[in-house]
Amino acid sequence: MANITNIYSGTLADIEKLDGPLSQRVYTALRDAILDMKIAPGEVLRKATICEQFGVSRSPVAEALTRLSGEGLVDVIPQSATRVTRFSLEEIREECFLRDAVEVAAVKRVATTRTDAQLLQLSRNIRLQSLLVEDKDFHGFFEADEAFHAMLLEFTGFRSVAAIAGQLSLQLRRARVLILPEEGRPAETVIEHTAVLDAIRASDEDGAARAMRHHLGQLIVRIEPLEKQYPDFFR
Amino acid sequence: MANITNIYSGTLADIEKLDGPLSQRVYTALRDAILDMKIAPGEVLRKATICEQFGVSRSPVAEALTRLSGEGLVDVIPQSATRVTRFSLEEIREECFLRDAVEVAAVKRVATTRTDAQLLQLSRNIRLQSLLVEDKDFHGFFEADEAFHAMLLEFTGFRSVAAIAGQLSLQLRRARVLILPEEGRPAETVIEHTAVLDAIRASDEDGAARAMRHHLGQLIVRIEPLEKQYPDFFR
DNA sequence: ATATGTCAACTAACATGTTAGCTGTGAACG
DNA sequence: CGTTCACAGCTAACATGTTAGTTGACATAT
Repeated sequence: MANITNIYSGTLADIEKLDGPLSQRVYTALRDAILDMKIAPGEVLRKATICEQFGVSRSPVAEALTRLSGEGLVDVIPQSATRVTRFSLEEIREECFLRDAVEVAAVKRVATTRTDAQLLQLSRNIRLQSLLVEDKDFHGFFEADEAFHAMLLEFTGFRSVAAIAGQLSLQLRRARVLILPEEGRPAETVIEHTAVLDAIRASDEDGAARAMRHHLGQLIVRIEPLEKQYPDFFR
Repeated sequence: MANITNIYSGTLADIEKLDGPLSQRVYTALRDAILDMKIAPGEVLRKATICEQFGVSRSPVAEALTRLSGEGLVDVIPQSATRVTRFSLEEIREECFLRDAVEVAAVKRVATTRTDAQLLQLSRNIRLQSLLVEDKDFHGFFEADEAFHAMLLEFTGFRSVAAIAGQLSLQLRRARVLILPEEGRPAETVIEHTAVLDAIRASDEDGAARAMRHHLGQLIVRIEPLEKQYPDFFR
């Protein structure tokens, strides 16, 4: 590793705008920055620097970093440094496997239990996706995409399964930011989402599973080339 | 809430025996105690008390509790108290859903990729289970049971999928301690495990999936009556 | 020139002092 | 007798002082 480790100097969200305990605000601000790739993988996070930037003491920062470490978003090197975790293709493949397992199971269930109201909500979301793609609003599209998957998980009837499932593909979520601007991919995504919805509408359990599996399978194909494109982000 | 909150006074593991940072040791000791139901659900954990018991200051204890909170093993009531999370059937059903999704996917994969060495390891484990059931060594059986499932997850070829998957069914693991001594259940469990292994040995993907689904389905059936048996442990 | 040992500087980890928010008790009041 | 409101006591949350481990630079020896 020849190059000097760069030190974070970007813009963090203003924690004044959030509420709740300080540690929670610091956690949220850092988490969002990491997930949105505002802080690059491998970048060093210094407690003292973060304290200054937020104007808080070390305790809430320490707690925030502990939580981020638990989620695998930062690597703590004991007594030495804390840095934003680099991607690992091995780890991302694992997350893809888990995500596939969970979301395919979810979509199979939803295909048999879905209500008209849920179908409407899903189709509305997909129409929104189309509009956002036309407008080339990639950030908005990303959010609508996430909402589509979250809806499917919620419609399993398990209230918080979306939250838990979201936690186990955090690296994936982060990597997706990198492939977002890829030419034509958003439009393809909408088509794949539509295929999933059509199968659910037809109560076609296996068709929905196939459509979702195909859709999720596209992700790892797009992510793998990133290792060569952004070697610094991988380990 | 009429009854007085009981205060923990049981035996915790000696953190001297562990190594690594203090916070890590405290975390491990508390986690093990909670998972083994040595500390009852709903019981209050006082920082000051824990500090005395381990002979450490509040910092490592705070960090340990933060991590446990992130895993959902303790509930922190802001500015008030921290208590061991009570069970929620809703939440346990969610964990069953997720566990089923992941382990069924794993077993399907393993059925097509398994090596002779892996088959041997699995069958050895099942024979061990039989012996432990005969000896009525329930604790030993519990560990062998966990090892069986962990092996299947590892044999997917995803090195740490077992660790991640284990994290999302922590409440389940804890509840299983309660149903462990149920008459005849361990013997049934061995039979179900054997069915899974037989299907894997036959490279019968769907059969393995069915066997695993049936096996995991037994769990929620056993857990549901616990709400009446141990009302204090549920919320 | 290279390998190695020493040391200074920096960092997280830990200890402890201080603040603020919740909770239950009891007094004042309707 | 019931309701509300103030206050005391307790807790987690936060701030800050202290310790100890790691790292990398530099000098020294081979």
